Amino acid sequence: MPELPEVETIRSQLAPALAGRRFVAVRIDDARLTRPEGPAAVAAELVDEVVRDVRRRGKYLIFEFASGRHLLVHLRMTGSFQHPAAVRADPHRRASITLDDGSEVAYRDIRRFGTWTVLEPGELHDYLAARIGGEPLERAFTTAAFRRALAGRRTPIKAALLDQRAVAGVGNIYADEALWRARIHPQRPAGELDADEVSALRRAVRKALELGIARRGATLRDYRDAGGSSGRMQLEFQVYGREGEPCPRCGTPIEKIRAAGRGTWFCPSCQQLTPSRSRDSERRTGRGPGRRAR
DNA sequence: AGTCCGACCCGAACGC
DNA sequence: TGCGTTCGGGTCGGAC
Repeated sequence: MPELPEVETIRSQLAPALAGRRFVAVRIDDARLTRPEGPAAVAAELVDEVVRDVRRRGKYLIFEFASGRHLLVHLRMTGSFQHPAAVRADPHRRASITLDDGSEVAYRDIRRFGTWTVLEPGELHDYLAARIGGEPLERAFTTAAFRRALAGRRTPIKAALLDQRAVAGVGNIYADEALWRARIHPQRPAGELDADEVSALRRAVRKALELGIARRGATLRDYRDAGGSSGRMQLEFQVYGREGEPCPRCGTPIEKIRAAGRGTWFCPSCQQLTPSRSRDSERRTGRGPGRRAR
């Protein structure tokens, strides 16, 4: 599922290929993509726009035009771009853009959750501010800022991580990976994390996302980058999808629960709900929380 | 105000 | 084999 690392991977491919290019033709075949606007109207609006840059905020891909307008694309579950696009028919292709160098940019989306939104000059900032919080890889994402975002919240930390207003770009996969790195139980109330835990979680979120970017995203089923390649991050997941397998840190079998309505994987030994020396899991294994090598 | 949950989709995996 | 059912995932809007 495209989360921040997957979107960033696509952005990094599209930006150099599209910067300076003009959209000479735009075709949108799925009304869901642009609603409530009509697909033909949105396609017409995009013709003749010249790309200044392709940016990213959270999980949004942002095509910035010389006119000052922006096209915001959210890939949701299964959206993806290809450039240069293959000629062969693709039943899941929902839109295509012809550039002034003759190449095609294709948008495909199996489940059709993705969205395209055109914003007029000056609208971008408020649009994003209403929906997402800070960028986790920027300097402004400090422990103090993260603490403020979590303060007073009784919702489980897993839910808070998935809430894009607390921190932008983290989805189900990287949330589990980050919580494991920080040794924090997914159901801990967000506002009850102490300063050291928030600091550890901040570092863990960054590490998980940076590793995801370095591996060019994670491909579980559908994700491909703009060149059609799979990511490699799925080969290095520590907990996500690994129910019953040994924790890479302490060997305790990974457990799967439901948290924030999502499948959630964690190590019951390294990530304890109520830190204590006499937990059942410790008595069973004779281990303290997470110190042993694999 | 904060939190929860269903709706939106569709392919894959599962159960019988 | 084939059919029906369940699941998952990000975000929004409505309900509590």
